Amino acid sequence: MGKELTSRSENYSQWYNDLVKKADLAENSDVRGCMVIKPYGYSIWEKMQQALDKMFKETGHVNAYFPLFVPKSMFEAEEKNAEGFAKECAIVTHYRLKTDPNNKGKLIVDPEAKLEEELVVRPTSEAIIWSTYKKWIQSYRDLPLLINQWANVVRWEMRTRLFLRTAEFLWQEGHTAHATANEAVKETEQMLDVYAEFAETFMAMPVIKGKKSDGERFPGAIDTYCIEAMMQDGKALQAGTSHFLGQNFAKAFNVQFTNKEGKLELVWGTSWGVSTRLIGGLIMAHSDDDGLILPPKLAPIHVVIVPIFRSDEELIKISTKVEEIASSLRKQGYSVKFDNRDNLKPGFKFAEWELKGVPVRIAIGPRDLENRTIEVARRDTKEKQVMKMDDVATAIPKLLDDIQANIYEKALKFRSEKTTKVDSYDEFKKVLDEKGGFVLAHWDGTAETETIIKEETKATFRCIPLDASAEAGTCIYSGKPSTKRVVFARAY
RNA sequence: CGGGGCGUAGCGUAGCCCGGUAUCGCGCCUGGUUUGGGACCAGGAGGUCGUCAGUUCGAAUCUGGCCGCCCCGACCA
Repeated sequence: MGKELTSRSENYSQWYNDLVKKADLAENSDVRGCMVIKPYGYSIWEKMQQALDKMFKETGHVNAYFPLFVPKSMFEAEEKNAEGFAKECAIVTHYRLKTDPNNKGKLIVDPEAKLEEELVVRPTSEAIIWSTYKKWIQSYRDLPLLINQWANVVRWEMRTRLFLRTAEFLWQEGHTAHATANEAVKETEQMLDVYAEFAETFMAMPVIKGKKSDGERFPGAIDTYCIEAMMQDGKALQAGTSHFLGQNFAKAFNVQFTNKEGKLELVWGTSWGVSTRLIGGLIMAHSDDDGLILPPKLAPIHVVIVPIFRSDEELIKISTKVEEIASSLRKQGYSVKFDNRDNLKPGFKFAEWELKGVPVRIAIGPRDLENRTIEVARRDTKEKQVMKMDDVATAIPKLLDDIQANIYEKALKFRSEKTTKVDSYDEFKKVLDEKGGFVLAHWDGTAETETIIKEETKATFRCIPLDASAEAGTCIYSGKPSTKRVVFARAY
């Protein structure tokens, strides 16, 4: 029947898909390529939003909102960007329907209502935002302009996968303008750090900060930085990007400012974003065959309390106690769910909340009332312990911190075990096929080599790690000299 | 857009080869017994078999068109 998940080792993709659906996170919509994020899944996104938004504000950013539609001429102004996204754009060509004269009750697109200029549904908002910035920026005193937008974007993907790739997705995109290149570069790096910190401290997901190759760079950027995470099947997931745009968009949209010396200069730009894809990453980084494992810092429910009772009187007695416990935890800012449904057995509830990844479960029965104890189970290790009721208020917060730290450590350990240094192409292929994970190798830095390696091994260049130490070597493919090891992996 | 597969109740399916008005499980509703790791019994509701056409006395089943979905490629955060 429906509750058993496919095992991870059997078929990772199917396990992932099953899990997303059975844990009530999201489902495929009837609309082509689109996804419905269900309340439980969306509440994880809200948690992420809250944490990220706070970090953005702390680094001086403010939120704004720009239109969904981008006139085609505006879209094509920055050539590389337009070209890069051209193949996956949805376009509005008409603004009206009318009843079909030949087919009662049906509607057709009114040919009379053709737009003079087509509107592109934003795949990203650089174009519309920079055309607006032009109006906002005159003087160096208007800079830096540090704006973030929470929005949806549309990229017409051929093949979709819940959270990881859908035709429409939710994200945040930061767009900043600066007076100097140096300041913009600093901003790009700062936001990459923000993402890395978010991934590690909130998602408990270790990431490698790095720089993309020419081939994988954001269209229109000078440099693209990224954070790369490893999923439990050893594949890489690009979890966030931060771009140094140079003056490309300033040129395209003619965004200039008067500097202190009274001279006109083009501004320098950055953009950076993370999306609901992070939810996919969160799932694939931690969860097991019993379901989701959520880090306490992002779990919509921290503690679920399951009463064990035989009669209504028993339930009432237990409920009184539960309310005490729940309120003492809620006072400390934790979200507590009392699962007092009377049509389900405790065992069923245990399994269900495990599937949904609630970090801590408390069970209270008549036995506990007598002894003034509770049974506490942690989701990550599935360990159970009986503790004194009086200790709950102090023990649970500690336990949650423990879980947060533990799943990070576990993911970190997994990543280091699955990261391999290789020095020859044969070894490279062997590791990819037999072990998977990240492969650290010397690469000559050329697009040709990158493409051939991708074609032959399906592994893509992920990034040049920012903390890579200088090390003389030779490219595993071409034998040409190289100064650093870079990361290759099969990826999502 | 190429290659493969599928479309039957809210979900998962059997039936299709060999035509006779649809099977089973889960879920749902009612009543009862249960409840410390995915309960059980009894009764009940729920289906234009993706869609349109054709063949036929008769189509879930055969034929053709269309629509949609999934998997593998190409594309991608």
